[in-house]
Amino acid sequence: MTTVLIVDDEPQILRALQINLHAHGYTVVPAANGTAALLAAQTHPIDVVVLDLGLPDMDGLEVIAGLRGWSDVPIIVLSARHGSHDKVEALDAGADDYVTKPFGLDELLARLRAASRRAGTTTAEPLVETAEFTVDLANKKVTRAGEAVRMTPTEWSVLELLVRNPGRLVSQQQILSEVWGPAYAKETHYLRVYMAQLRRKLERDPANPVHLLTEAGMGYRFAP
Amino acid sequence: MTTVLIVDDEPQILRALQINLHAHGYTVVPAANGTAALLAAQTHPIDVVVLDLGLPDMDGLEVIAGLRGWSDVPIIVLSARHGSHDKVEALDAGADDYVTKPFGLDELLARLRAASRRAGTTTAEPLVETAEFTVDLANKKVTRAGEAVRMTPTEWSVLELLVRNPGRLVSQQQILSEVWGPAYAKETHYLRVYMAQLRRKLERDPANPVHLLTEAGMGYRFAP
DNA sequence: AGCGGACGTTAAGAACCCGTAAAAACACCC
DNA sequence: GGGTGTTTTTACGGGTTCTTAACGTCCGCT
Repeated sequence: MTTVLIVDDEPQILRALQINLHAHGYTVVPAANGTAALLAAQTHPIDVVVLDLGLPDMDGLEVIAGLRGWSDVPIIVLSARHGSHDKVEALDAGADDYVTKPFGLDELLARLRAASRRAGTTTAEPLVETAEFTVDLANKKVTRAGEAVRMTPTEWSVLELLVRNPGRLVSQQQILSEVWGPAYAKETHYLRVYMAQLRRKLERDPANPVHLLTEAGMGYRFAP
Repeated sequence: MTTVLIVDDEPQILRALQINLHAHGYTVVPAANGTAALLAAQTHPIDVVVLDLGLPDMDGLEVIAGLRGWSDVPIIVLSARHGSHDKVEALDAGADDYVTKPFGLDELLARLRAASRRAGTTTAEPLVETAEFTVDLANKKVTRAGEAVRMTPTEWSVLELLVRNPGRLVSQQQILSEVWGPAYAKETHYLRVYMAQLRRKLERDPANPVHLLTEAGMGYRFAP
């Protein structure tokens, strides 16, 4: 099952695409503006993005950049402009394909197939691996020695943040304010509890972690 | 390198932010009033704007409107008011984020990062290298001969400050007030202890440093 | 040479931070 | 409303880091 994120500010088009794509076997996640699109891309496992460049809240190119910051998901751009300049800009920004309005549904379906074929059914997903466990960011799944490891929502949020910044030191305040909210930036205590839980679930020797490292007084670091 | 336009009419705050943000790797363009801000935004390439609403010459909302007329640059608003009405007004006018005074530097830094991330301005932090060791500013990592070198928070703060000003002389007062706080500007003793530790960890011959140099009576200098 | 000031080195106690486990509070689902 | 799973508290032992102090060295000055 392929999931498509559709971003368009015109409700009729959004709805039309939603119905038609669903009829052709796609799961559809709709978004009416750039902010919602970026949010949806982080909360749903998306396989392809269909993006209208004319959005009310932010430039379409910014949406592309925002997605490309962490994901290699294929992006198909829709635009009313015929100019080749816009096309070049969008592709440079990281889009994979470009469709000019008006377009036929057949054309879009063909390009969707092409995009997901190019990406491979299970390849382009961000999958982070270590010697001990693997983290599937798209599907929010963690496996260890072939077995799926259950994560609570908070555990996943912390793990995801660390894994999305491999090798980088993530400060305690950053983790706390991203996971619990800015008001909790001082509750460093929570971190100790959850890091212990994560290590118990993921590390071979929880007392001597290899992948989830502590930098005393500064923060934590994920080592692939 | 990210360039931040700071707009505030209080000279102390302006200066404090200037120093602190510069120490954290931002290029700062200061402006003391709305007119100067709009002018500066047109003459410099700005990546993020930090705007105090209480300005002498014009309403902060007008500054937002003036910027939004031609630019999509992220705007972070500072305000002493806690009322949600002002907040809504500022965000409606086109601001991206809102910080209530008094605020911590950490919070502002986090919001700056978030703003530039949202805008897609991927701040590629530099990797500073010397013949003996390399400092990875983005990942807060120091390596020497392929091996990672552990740094304590204070050690890192001092090292980061020096490395961000390569070849430049950094005065003892500046280091002390940035790392320990303004109240410690006279405790030159701490510096001797920490410079010794840094040299022991990073210099081939700690007694004859090549990269972490002392300028007697003035301060310290990092030589790449 | 002797002296004073600034810097370097080292060590040790105090203060702070981290890991762990288990209990209490809470949320959610039937 | 009871039961399950999750989050938040609480407590404490053990480790790391910060601060302070004492002593050694270098250099310029008288």
